[in-house]
Formats: sequence, C-alpha cells, structure tokens
Amino acid sequence: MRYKPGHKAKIHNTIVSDASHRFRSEGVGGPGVASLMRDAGLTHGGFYKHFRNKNELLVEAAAEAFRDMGARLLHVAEQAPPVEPWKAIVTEYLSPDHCEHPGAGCPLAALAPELARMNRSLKMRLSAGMRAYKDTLVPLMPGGNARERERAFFLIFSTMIGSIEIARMIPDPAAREQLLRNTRSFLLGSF
Amino acid sequence: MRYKPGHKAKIHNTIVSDASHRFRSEGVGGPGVASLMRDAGLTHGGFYKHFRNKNELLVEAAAEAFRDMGARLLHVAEQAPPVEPWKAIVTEYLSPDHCEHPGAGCPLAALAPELARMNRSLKMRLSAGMRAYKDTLVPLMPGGNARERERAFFLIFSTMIGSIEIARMIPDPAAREQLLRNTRSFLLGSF
DNA sequence: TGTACATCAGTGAACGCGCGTTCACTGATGTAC
DNA sequence: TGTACATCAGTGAACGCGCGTTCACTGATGTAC
Repeated sequence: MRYKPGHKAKIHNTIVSDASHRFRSEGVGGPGVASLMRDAGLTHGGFYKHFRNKNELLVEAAAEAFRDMGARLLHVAEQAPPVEPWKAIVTEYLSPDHCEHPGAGCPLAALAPELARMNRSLKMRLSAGMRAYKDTLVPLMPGGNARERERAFFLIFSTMIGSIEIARMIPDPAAREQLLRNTRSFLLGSF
Repeated sequence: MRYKPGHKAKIHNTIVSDASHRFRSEGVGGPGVASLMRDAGLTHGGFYKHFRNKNELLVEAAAEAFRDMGARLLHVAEQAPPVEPWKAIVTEYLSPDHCEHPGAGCPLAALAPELARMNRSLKMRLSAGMRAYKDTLVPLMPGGNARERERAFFLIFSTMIGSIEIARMIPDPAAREQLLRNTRSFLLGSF
C-alpha cells in the first residue's frame, strides 16, 4: 500500500522516541530490533527502510533523549523564580521521580558507561547529543562568565549523575532518598 | 583426571578475577561463558562445576572488583601523608590511568547503570559488595564523626563517578583531562 | 601388594532461543499516456 | 477516461551466529579390601 505524505516520518519518529525510552530503561542491548518494531505496530523487516542498522537508531535515540531531558530541565528552570535557575534543575534532577524512572530521564545517568564502550566514531556521534545538552544547560548554571558556568555544569552534573546512579543501586528506599536529599543540599549550598 | 587439592579453588579464583576485569571493561553482557572459560584454558561445559549460572559469577566478580578497587584506594591513602588521606584517594580515582582503564577500576563507574537494572534479589547481593567498599573507605573520608564521613563518602564518590563516566564519553583527550583536573581541584577544595 | 571401584573436574556435542540483517515479495496509490 | 506501469513502506521467511545451559561421558587419582 502507498501511505500519506508524512507517514514515514511519523513512524520514524515513533520508533526513535520509543527506542529512546527503552534504551534508557533496559540498556542498549535490552530491546531488540523486532521488539522495537512491534511497539510501532510493524514487523522487523521494515526497520531497514528507516535505519541503516541498529546503531543508527541508537544515535538518533540518544540525541532525542538528550533533547527531551534538556527540554525538561529548561522547563523547570523557566517555571522557577529567575534568580538561580540552576537550583530548580538540581531539585528536578535529584527528585525521586527522576531516580525511579530512568527511561524518561537523563541518558547519561542511564547509559553513560555503555555508550563510553562504543567504538570511537560512534562515540563521536553520540557525544554530539551530549554537547547539545550541555549547550542548552550551561547558560542556566551559576557563575559570573561562560567559563565558570561551563565548569559549574560539569561539576554539578557529575555529582548528580553519580548520585542518581548510586541511588539506583541502593535497594532500601529510605537510604536511597536520603542520598538524594544529601546531594541536593550539598549542591544547593556549594555554588 | 584427578587434580591436586586446592586446584579447583585456584581455577575458580582465576575465572572470577578474569570476569571481574572483563565485565568492567566490556559490560555484563560483553564476555560470554565460553569466552571466560577459554581465558582460563578450559571449555565452557566446566563452568557449571564452578557456578550455578552466569549471575552467580557476576555476584562474585562484582564483589572482587569492589575489593580490588577498595584495596587500591586504601593503599594510596596509606602511602600518602596521614593527614587527609581522602585527598590521595581523590587524586588516584580521578587519574588519567583510572579513566583509561575501566577494567581495573571502580565497578560503579564501569557498571552502575547496568547493575541497577538487575532484579531486586540480585541487586541486594551486588550491593553487599558496594557496602563493603563503602565501609573500607568511609574511615578515610573527611569529617569530624562517622555520620559526616559517610556523608562525605557519598558526595565525593558521586562526584568522582559522574566525572569519570562523563570523561569516558568525551572523545577529545584534552577536554577529558581538563574535566578530571577541574573535578579534582573542586573536590580537594570543598571539604 | 595388587585389584576393583568411587570420585569428580573437565569435555564437547547438543538443546532452544533471540539476535541483527537480508531479500523476494505485496499491494495500494500515484503517474504517464 | 481507462489502462499500464512505477513507486515504495511494510511483510515475513530465511540467513548465520553466539548466547546460556544441560548432560552423557572421560580418565587420572584416591580409597577399600
């Protein structure tokens, strides 16, 4: 059958968006091509009408994950009082909601070590998404100039990423939330 | 053939130690059972004389990785001047050597998101290794009492883990080392 | 001391399974004449 | 207007492959008598 104009692009976006969530919650090796296509209501063969191979989907899915999370953090920063928007970002990032839903959260916290293991050329393309993420958020960071804000971005995000990952390893919910609380109060008082 | 007493335990340790390195450098799904046994000079069938299944090996390998890295950090702390031993730990953890050799490094920086995805009972057993790691290192952390030192442990390690993971994602070596340097100077000046 | 048997770490064929990828095909619609 | 053909997103059988796991078997040594 022939399809409406824009149909293919819509399906393509559906697959990428679904993959961006599933990779984050199940890992890069988690969902297979067939399962991702089933989510879109299609069969596995059609996958290669949309992507050269699975890694191409990974690149697009990671980029979308960075855009999604960037937009979410930008949004909470804009909702918050205009002084020190980065504090709203810290609160959102270290929220129990983000900790408990890696599939909708920061791709670095969900996938960083796996992505770091990919071959160099793939990593270059993946890190382009990370750079865009950084560029979105650096302007909201504390600091008197661009250099200071970039430094703050890396320090704040390093701390948040590590904390969320450790928290996700801790089975006890109370200990988990205390770690998030501690990190939150440390960061809010440090810059 | 019959083997010398202690032979089986020695082979067992070889497999666990090899796996602890390979899981850290290739991910949990990286090396297969057959490949791990080949490293030990054996065939895959014998694996099940040593472990009930692959997850049992993972638990032992993760525990050994935590012990290894704990001992390494303890060692550098003991070599350093006795005041503020935690500073030697920060310097070692954020070294280019650690960043470039995940297979010999901290299992949290190498595997945390993957381990966090495991089922609850497995995660409980994996996090026992993490607790032992923490208990080894908390006494060396800055702080006037046990509570403060435990808090410092989580904050310092969160920051270091996040930094190393981001650094491992950055393709440019200069940018990578600058991130590590920045994090080092931030932590050394923060406690 | 010599013979028969038990032990048990390790072997390797075989199991079912899901993976990523390829490819000849389908069939509804658009275009050409 | 009617007919022939081109397009192309999606189908599903088939590919080779590696995975984790099982299991009947091997064979050198230890033990019993």
